Amino acid sequence: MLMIKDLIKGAGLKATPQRIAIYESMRKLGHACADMVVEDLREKYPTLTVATIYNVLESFVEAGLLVKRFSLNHKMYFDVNTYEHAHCYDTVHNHFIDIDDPELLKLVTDYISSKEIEHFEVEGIDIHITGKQK
Amino acid sequence: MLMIKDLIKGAGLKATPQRIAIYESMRKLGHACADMVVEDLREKYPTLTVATIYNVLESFVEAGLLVKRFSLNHKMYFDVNTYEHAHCYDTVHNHFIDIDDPELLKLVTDYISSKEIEHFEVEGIDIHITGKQK
DNA sequence: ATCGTTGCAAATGGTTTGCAGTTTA
DNA sequence: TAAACTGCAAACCATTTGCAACGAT
Repeated sequence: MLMIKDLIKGAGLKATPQRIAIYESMRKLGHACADMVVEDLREKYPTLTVATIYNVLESFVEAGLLVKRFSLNHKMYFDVNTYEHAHCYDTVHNHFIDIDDPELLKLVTDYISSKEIEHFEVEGIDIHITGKQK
Repeated sequence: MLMIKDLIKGAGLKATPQRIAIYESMRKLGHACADMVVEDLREKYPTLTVATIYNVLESFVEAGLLVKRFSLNHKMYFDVNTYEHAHCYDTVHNHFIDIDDPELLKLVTDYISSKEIEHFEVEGIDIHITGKQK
């Protein structure tokens, strides 16, 4: 059984109750921005402010526990799934959906590496499908 | 010979000197955010402010003359190339490079449409390769 | 002449920072 | 106990808005 406390400590961070709660919240939400986490934890931690949430989320990103994603509504989203994967982005609800399709990723990665883009060192490939959920 | 004035009028907008200058600037810059345009036009139009630049760029987007792109440095970028194409994004200089490769686009589009993502109506596919220019 | 546009300043909203007090390891 | 963390308020910065003066058609 996975202990979130140990996950956080293993990343070199102190496992405060707030951090544990924020990580649990992210697990539940999947993709979320700071205010969604504040909202989600308001009852349990009424003193938690956006400032702290941002600090914690950022430290999680640095520790490799989360990944940042840019959304079209001017907010920074965080993703609990840190492995490379594609996304659908619902432009109506500003909501991400994971596409766990290694084949798609491989298709693009292979194509890119076969082409060898001039004067550019590839670090990551981001496939972002915009549309509407129905 | 293409007249920028006519391009703007053709889009249903008044061809003011500022708009012509802003569009010319975008042509030169390729991908730019508001403050880059202000900077580029400071000498010729010292009274041009970011507010106007934003208004003009936004009206160009609505008119289909430009397209928005989200960058990793919290700024909105605008792209003069309105057709669908992939991008490299230099994470060091926050700079976009076009990848004009219809084959890559087709590869992904075909794959996506063959898979038929559940409960999702695809509107656009955005391929964003992050890395460093060398 | 009319309606859209510019310019300026002030407002907005997401994100960051400074710092005092608190907690984890 | 030391170093890291939280909470609060204030700062920051990209973007937007309101409105009076102005200019393109």
